[in-house]
Amino acid sequence: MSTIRDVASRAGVAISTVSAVINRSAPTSAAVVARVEQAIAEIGYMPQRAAQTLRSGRSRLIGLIIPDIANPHFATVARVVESVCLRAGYMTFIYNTDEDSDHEMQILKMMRMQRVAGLILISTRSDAKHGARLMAEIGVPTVLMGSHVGGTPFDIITLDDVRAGRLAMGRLLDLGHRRIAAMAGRSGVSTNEERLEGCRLAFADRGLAFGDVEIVLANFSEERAFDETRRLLSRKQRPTAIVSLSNLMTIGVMRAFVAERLESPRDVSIVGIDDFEWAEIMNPQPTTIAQPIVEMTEAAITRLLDQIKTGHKPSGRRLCFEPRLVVRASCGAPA
Amino acid sequence: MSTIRDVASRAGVAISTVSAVINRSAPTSAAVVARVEQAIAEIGYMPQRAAQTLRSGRSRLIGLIIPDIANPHFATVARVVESVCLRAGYMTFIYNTDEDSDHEMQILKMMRMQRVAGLILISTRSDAKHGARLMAEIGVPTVLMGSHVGGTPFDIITLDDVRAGRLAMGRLLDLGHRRIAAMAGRSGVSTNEERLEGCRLAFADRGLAFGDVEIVLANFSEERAFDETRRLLSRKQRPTAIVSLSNLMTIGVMRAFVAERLESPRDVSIVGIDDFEWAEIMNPQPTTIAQPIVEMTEAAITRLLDQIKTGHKPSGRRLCFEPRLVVRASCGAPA
DNA sequence: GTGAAAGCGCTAACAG
DNA sequence: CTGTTAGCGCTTTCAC
Repeated sequence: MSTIRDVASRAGVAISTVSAVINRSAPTSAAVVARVEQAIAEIGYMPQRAAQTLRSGRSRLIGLIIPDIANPHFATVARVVESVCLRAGYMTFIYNTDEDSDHEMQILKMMRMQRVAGLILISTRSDAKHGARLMAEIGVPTVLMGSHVGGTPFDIITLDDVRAGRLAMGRLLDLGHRRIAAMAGRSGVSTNEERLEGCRLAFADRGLAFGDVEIVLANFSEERAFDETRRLLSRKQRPTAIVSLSNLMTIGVMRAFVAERLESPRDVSIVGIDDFEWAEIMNPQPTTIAQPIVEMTEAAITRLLDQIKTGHKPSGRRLCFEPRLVVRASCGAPA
Repeated sequence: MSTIRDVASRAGVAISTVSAVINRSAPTSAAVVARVEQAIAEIGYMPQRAAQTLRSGRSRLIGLIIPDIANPHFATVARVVESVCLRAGYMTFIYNTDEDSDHEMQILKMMRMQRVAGLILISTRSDAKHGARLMAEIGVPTVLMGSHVGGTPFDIITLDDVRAGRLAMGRLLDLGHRRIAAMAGRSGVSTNEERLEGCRLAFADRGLAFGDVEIVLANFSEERAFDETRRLLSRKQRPTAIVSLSNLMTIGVMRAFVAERLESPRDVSIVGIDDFEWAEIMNPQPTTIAQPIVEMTEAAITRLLDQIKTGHKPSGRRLCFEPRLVVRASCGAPA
């Protein structure tokens, strides 16, 4: 593996000049740049990241912390982050919290060891205590996605989650459903709380009481949503509709329909927050609340790279994106 | 950020002793280990990876190169690789080739800059010319998954792809189909060639001629499979069944059924290689050939870590896993 | 633009 | 086990 010295001697220039050419960190004449670049190409030289990082204290590494890469929603996020980062000369570490905040902290620790230049974090909790732990562990520019975290100064990119819940529940109410169950995620995380709040507001909007809605916590997990839905559906007075607050849970709910041999929307309706790329070939084709994932992710990574480059403090502002109701086949009037 | 010197002075030991404790690279008494570990905890010390890497020449980094993380199949691979690596003290870079071999080479270059300790590579081509390019770019232990590459000495973990094709096509033939189309990936990659060969053998097994099968290349892409299927189905003499050689293409085919208002299996049957976790809620529930992804990935990462640790040369052997036919609703007798 | 030199934090080798 | 030392490859500074 060749070093910067090899390039310098081959190009007949000083080692510091090679560094200047590579990093555009000092003015260099076109002729010198050409000579150096040719030498680099001939030798096949590649700067050693570890040495650059050690010496400069800056790492060209971005950390992306998401709940689960096997969730298509976050896979999209990952694709966007990686490709934008790559164009900016950063590589990306992608790690999964599995919705576990201890795990989240461990990942943060690893990110610190790597001296990542910045983080995009979809956090597991929104409370200030968690925020304090985060602040103790994170020492680099960070953008929060999906949920906010109390006591942190970071920029936040989310859906308008209240509106998402309102749209979802509103759809069911407008179809005439009143005995509705909500498959919720986990308390203490804003994504969940705000979507639930939206559900409540949908009732209020129509002058209805929210009291009858059964809220089930499934930790955003498909498996738990499956189990909980089976439980709900095996009751004598089963709900006529279910609103699911995120995509994996929607799948769990739909699998429970199959297991219970219930047809949707005939026997039970379902509306889910988060859309599916493959909705066309799902059974039933689900009515969903879609979010502009790509735009949201681009906003997050743009802000992050900007903060890294300029060294500016985060604005601490929250940028909310608009959810959109996608009507498909899974919701009908109650039987 | 504290350094190893801070730990040493706090624990009242030599800097080299701290290093020995961290890396278990020299015998240390239990008492000293305890003192050092306490000091580490008190200060919140974390070794700086860049310095370790630079000095030792070894990086505790693994590269995983896959076609597309948004493909659930590879998302599973990524999850397994990351979690096994983490337990072994390695972090993972995950990058996507998008089935483009130039892109594959660029990623390899980045991996070299990072001095990754090893690679798991799902390559885009199997020819020896590509193998030569790979050998020029890769200087670290590597395990190939999914496809083999000529002219490389690496261990290989794959499905028994011939058998997978044989099972898939055999299923259709046994149901009586004769006018069958094969949605194939890309020529020049063993995954594709061997699965196709399996399709041929399924005919031969039954004393039938393969001639009538139309093979369509869709580059493993959902979008292209969708377009090609629409084209196939709009003919006067349309196929009665389609075999899809990988999962995203199966989805593309199924979406084309919806677009063409065709019902499966009534109007056309489909069998796909690669199973779906959410097959229950797909329409139709697809008959597939499943592969033991988790076991295959564990085998790959185990081999890789072993080669990294021992420094042994790869055996160059190919480990084939057994495919399994999963019968669901999407295949019936021809109309 | 050059050339020399310091030093980032760590590992590894060695003499005590 | 300690303490010292060299040096991984690079960036950065400084005098020229």
